[in-house]
Amino acid sequence: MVRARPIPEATVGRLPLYLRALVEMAEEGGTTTSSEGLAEAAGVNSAKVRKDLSYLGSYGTRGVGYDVAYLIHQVRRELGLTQDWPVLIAGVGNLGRALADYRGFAERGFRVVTLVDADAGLVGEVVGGVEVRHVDEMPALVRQHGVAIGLICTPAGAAQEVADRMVAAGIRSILNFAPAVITVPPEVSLRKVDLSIELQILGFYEQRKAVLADVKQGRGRQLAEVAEPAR
Amino acid sequence: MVRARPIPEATVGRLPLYLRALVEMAEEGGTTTSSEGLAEAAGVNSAKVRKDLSYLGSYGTRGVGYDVAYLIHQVRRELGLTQDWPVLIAGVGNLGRALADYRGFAERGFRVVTLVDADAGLVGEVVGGVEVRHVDEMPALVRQHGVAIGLICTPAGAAQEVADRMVAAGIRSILNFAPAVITVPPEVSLRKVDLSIELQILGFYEQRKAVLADVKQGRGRQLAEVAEPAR
DNA sequence: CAGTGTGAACCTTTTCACAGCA
DNA sequence: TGCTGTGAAAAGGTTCACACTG
Repeated sequence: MVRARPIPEATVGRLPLYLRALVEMAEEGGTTTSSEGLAEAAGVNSAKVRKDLSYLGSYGTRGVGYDVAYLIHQVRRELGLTQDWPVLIAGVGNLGRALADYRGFAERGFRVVTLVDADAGLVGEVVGGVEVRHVDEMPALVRQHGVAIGLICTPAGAAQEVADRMVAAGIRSILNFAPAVITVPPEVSLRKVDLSIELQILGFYEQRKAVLADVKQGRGRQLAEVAEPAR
Repeated sequence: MVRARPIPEATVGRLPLYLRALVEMAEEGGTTTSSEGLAEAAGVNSAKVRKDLSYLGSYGTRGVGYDVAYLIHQVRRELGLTQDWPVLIAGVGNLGRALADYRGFAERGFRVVTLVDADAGLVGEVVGGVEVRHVDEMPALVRQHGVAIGLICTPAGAAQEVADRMVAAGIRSILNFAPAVITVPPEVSLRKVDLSIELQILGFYEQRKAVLADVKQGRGRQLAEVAEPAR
């Protein structure tokens, strides 16, 4: 029986950070690094780096550190970046266009091979070197290009339907940029990026700062008003 | 002494989801909801909803549920969305343009009031109804518009310098879209959105699926190769 | 002897399960 | 009676600190 090693989700989320930092090091001619050095370059702490990397295996050398090129290879392999991933983008609005053109995807092996939209007026237009096709053609396009990952860049109202069509067409990983909750069968991976959520979180802390500043100046507005009793 | 209630970060991150779900309910004429109903609409489970909302206060009615309009108000207030936040975008490339035009920001009170770029050739162009200005003018623009939040949409190489300029100009909350680690003083809030990281995480799980499928078919390639000893 | 790899302690978050209230 | 609000338990993630090794 094969034991699948349980790499924690949190670790998986940081591997791309390490990879980016390592690639930068390699480009600047670095050949080895310590957990300390990698931690700084990736914006985390060194204990986390060591623990995370230990889930992949024992790739460091005690007293020395990690070999940059070798570690790049291991992280790439773990993330599945030794192969190209054909990507489909549904929804050719502002965001879809920006993503179709985004260099960062191609650099990491994610090739945008198809764009689809429900608007027949957009069909035929070329964006980022790829021709826009009608969403009805999705099944054929997915088969033809071997699409593995679909990005949803449609308005919120269309997101669920597009997701359903993606699943029906055989796509098993979806990244949703539309501000809507969508559901997919359990065998399909789903992640989301909500641009305005991050902004709202910043707003929360920004407001908190303003309130705290007020309190310090003896004006205990908001917080006092809503403060809970001692528990 | 004013006791600042400690709302967990994880909860803060979900408040925008609840808010979006609640606003949708209100638009469809809903007046009350249960933790169960809100959970489904927000894509989480009901225990989480109840615990999260309990950090804000006791806004539900036992045996009944939550009043949608009232809860919207409370969540908005908590997130600081009862006021407008003037936003500056640095870097008018594909992504900067898409964000300058993004309806989802304006809908939630985040108004893009200024665009800046280092390329003098872009200065004067109007994007999303706002004129592009030169990055050197940032301090004056921040003062003039009362900018609270800055978005970095520059290439990775320029991100740290732009962040430094934002801080110097008085911006205290930064959302970084550039694929680079940047550092800011502790009093400045910093969050990041890395578009390609989510894709890489999907790649990881997609690969994992392929490997598991192979194993089931008796071809134990990758996993067996790298599996760790029993501990 | 510098720096990895890792148990153990600690902290945060999630989930459970039910008392308590409208 | 039905659903909230919340202690308590469980799970997950982070940090500490040091044994171990090249």
